[in-house]
Amino acid sequence: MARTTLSTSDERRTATVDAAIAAFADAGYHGTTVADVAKRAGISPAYVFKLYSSKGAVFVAALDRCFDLVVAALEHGVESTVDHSPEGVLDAMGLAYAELIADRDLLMLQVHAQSATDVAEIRAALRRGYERVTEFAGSRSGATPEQVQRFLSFGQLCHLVATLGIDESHGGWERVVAAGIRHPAASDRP
Amino acid sequence: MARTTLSTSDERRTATVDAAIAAFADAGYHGTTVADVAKRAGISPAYVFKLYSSKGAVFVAALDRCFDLVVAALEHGVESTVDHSPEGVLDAMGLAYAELIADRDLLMLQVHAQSATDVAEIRAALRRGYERVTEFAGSRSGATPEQVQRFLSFGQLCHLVATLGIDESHGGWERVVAAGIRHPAASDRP
DNA sequence: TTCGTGAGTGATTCATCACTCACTCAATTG
DNA sequence: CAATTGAGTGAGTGATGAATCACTCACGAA
Repeated sequence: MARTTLSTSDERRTATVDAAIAAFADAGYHGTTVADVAKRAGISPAYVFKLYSSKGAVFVAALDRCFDLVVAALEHGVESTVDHSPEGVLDAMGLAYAELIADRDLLMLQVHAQSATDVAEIRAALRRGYERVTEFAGSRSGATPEQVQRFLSFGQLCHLVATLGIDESHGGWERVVAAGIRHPAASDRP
Repeated sequence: MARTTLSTSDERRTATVDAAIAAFADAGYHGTTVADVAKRAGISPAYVFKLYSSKGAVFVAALDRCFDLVVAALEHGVESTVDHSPEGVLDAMGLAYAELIADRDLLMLQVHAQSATDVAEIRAALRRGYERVTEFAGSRSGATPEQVQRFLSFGQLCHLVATLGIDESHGGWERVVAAGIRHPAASDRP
């Protein structure tokens, strides 16, 4: 069990996924090299290909993990709900999601995934992810389809606000777009 | 090569922008080469760089034109409004926008622009575009900031629906996400 | 007819990137 | 100890892509 230098491949794999989330969040799928990912993970590019079959597979692993975290956050939101009406549960989920994406990486990864749907495996992973979120939000809140749709819609608005780099502190049109949305970059822990 | 009749550089420029919209809509900024754009425009890659200073400048020109068309569509929506209440005007704008993005290219270009905000000039162009849309929707409808925000939010949901490639005709979770949104791919033009 | 200018390109440069392979070294097992 | 396995990498390779440049050709004016 001596792990001074060597590590297990599973440990490296999760480290690689963490690195991939950060790297792909920065520059998207086509704008990121596996050398970027490898550097952040502290391993060589060659070893990334030992752990994953292709660059696309790395991205998919990162995206899957991203949606794992999203669903977990929603779950956490449900558990902390006091008002158990559908609206109350959706609000709690929204709050939990807002907290999760405070670090911006998980949010940008979703944005970039939407822009990489020309890669079939990524499109499939993205659909899986939104399927999970939609099913979870619907079944655990008991809300109507319209309410769930509005919930998702507001999430998408958050993504726009983050990519534009605006928040409530702006005036004029930016305030209209970003009203009620705390900018992810502003780091104040709740 | 095929020596066609000479044309003015302005004509080539608009042809290049049209080609750029289609090309970038397919594979995004980093996933598209200027050779792709040139091929669609029927000119050589070298000439694209005579017309525009860089690949980024081509994308920005395409994005600017995209928002020109969006604002023009909203304007057209306003003009065809019968119910002149804020809600009525916003609804008319939404319908006009839905018609505009029926061809999917203008929609995907916006999605890909959101994913290319690491390029400063593209981020600036995107902000300019959403500024125009937000100001226009707000001032011409007289709606509250909240109503305008919801209008934008629904637009973003349309983008998600298009990238996921789903529409109302699906069942289950897809129907929840896409309710009320006609899929852009379904091409039924009169 | 000659000149000047603008349209348009082929060939090239220089960098980057996804992916491969032969290899080393550390640890476990018998 | 010898043998085997698994972690990990350096050094490539072939392909591609952004950008440049020297050039040709069309055409209108003098």
